[in-house]
Amino acid sequence: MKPSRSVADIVALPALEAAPLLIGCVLKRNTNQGTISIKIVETEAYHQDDPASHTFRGKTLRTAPMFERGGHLYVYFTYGMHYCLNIVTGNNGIGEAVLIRAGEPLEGLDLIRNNRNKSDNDLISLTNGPGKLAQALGINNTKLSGKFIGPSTIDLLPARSLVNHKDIAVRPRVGISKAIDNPWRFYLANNLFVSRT
DNA sequence: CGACCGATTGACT
DNA sequence: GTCAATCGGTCGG
Repeated sequence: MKPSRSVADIVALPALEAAPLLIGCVLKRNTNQGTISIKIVETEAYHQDDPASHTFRGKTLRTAPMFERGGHLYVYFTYGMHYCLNIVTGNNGIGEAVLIRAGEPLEGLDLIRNNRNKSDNDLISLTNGPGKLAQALGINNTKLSGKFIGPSTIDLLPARSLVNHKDIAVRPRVGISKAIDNPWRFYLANNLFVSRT
């Protein structure tokens, strides 16, 4: 059986290669109240040569974390009200990252509900979009942007079970107006928590 | 400094 | 299905 790659190996890859390999990996956040764990089920790759990327026009104060080496976090604020979480990948000096678009709660459901200000039994809408997933993790500012993955920020753990390459769908990205045909969105086919389009 | 717009979401027809 | 909310980043003048 082919051994699965370590998280360190994955984030060292270019975004386009790392994005599908991050499917199945687990985001973990430790809080005073307890632990939140979410399995990644949808990602998108962004790169400095890509007109849809924040880094296309060069490094700025906001996008500087994307130019750090793989394993840094990039958090940005958009539409005046939402935050989105990225895992930076690749080498120092290259502006690229993987947007975490959706996930499946594994641990800390009550904390997630609280972060999302929801109390009903609708599990899907807790984490089936990039803004929702970030909010579920308790991200309500950009303070984590530029930090490195880890237990004191947001940790990234290997997939708990092997993800079959055949179960990953490859499609054009969502919500962009440039380079709309590039199939750089990856998601776990048939997973209920994938974002609606 | 003003204008435009966005890697979205939730409410509503 | 449509559309408003809401504001920081970025760029042109």
